[in-house]
Amino acid sequence: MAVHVLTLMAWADDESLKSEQVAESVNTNPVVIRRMLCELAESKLVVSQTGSTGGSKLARQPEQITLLDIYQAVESRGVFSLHRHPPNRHCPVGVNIGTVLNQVLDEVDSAVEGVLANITIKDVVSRLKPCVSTAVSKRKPAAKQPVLSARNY
Amino acid sequence: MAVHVLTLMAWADDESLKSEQVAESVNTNPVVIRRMLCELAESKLVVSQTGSTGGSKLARQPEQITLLDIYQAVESRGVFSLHRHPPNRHCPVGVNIGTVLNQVLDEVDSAVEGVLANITIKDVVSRLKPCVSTAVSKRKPAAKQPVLSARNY
DNA sequence: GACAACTGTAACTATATTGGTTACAGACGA
DNA sequence: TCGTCTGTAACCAATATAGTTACAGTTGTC
Repeated sequence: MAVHVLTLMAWADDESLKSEQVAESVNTNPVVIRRMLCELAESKLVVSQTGSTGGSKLARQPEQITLLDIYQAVESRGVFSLHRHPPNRHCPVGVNIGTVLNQVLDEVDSAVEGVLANITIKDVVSRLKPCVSTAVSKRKPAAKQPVLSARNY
Repeated sequence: MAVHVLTLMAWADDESLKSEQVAESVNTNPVVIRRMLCELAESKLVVSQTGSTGGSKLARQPEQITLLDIYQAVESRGVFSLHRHPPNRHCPVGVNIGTVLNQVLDEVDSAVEGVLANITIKDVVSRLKPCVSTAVSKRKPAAKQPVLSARNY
């Protein structure tokens, strides 16, 4: 969802978007979007403005925002985690398996981060464009649509 | 938990373990263990036997079981997933973001699988041994403990 | 200055997933 | 045939995430 949101904002260039517009594209509630935007703003990926002409837009160029930035902004845990309750401390395996598994989890997390660090929002937009031109309109093949006006929905 | 279970069995060599013994090391309920063992048995990683002298043990040598085998046996999904409800089909971003994100998720999953495929249960046991010898006993530095007898608990 | 349209945020509800528990049928060795 | 296991169903509990309602605070506009 977070990648979707930032992709929308890149698509909208420097125009700022309201949480309700974003929510319509993501197909969820505006509050869910605003919650996420707060997290993204804390990580300096978007800037938001309150008030009647408020809204949010990217804080940096799309090529300067990686999926790793987004992942770290909205996810607090790695992809795997250990037993929810600690194993038996009186078993030689149980007492030490966590140490070994944490090494493995670190390796996994590094691999994931390596992939995400090499993909930017600009890349996502680039990969999106061919889909859009074939999927949406044969009438205006090269024209960017007014993506987010409320009339579209 | 699954890695813990198979590590225990590797530690126990060819001795077959009862679900209750395993549950004690993992610190959970024997039924949770049996459920997991059924999944592992379907993937031919363990063999179990019913009856009064029953129990489970590894179906292959520890060096022939990778963490990827285990992951695929017990996890049905990749590490990330898409929006729980599909985005707006009338938005050019919403309608196609899933396609692009699925490519990314495939890249991430491949990276994770690459890491897991290169670690075997034997590796885990090897990494465990130094911990055990320092952590458990200075009396019997090189001796493997009777890990799983009920008396240990 | 009053109003309308936003964001930020709290509090609550809904849903899904996972783990834990109880119970019991069936397998199997002694 | 009895005791001790596994396999499995059914249910409960805990957790995490998404969705909802409500409202205070901000800001441009008239």
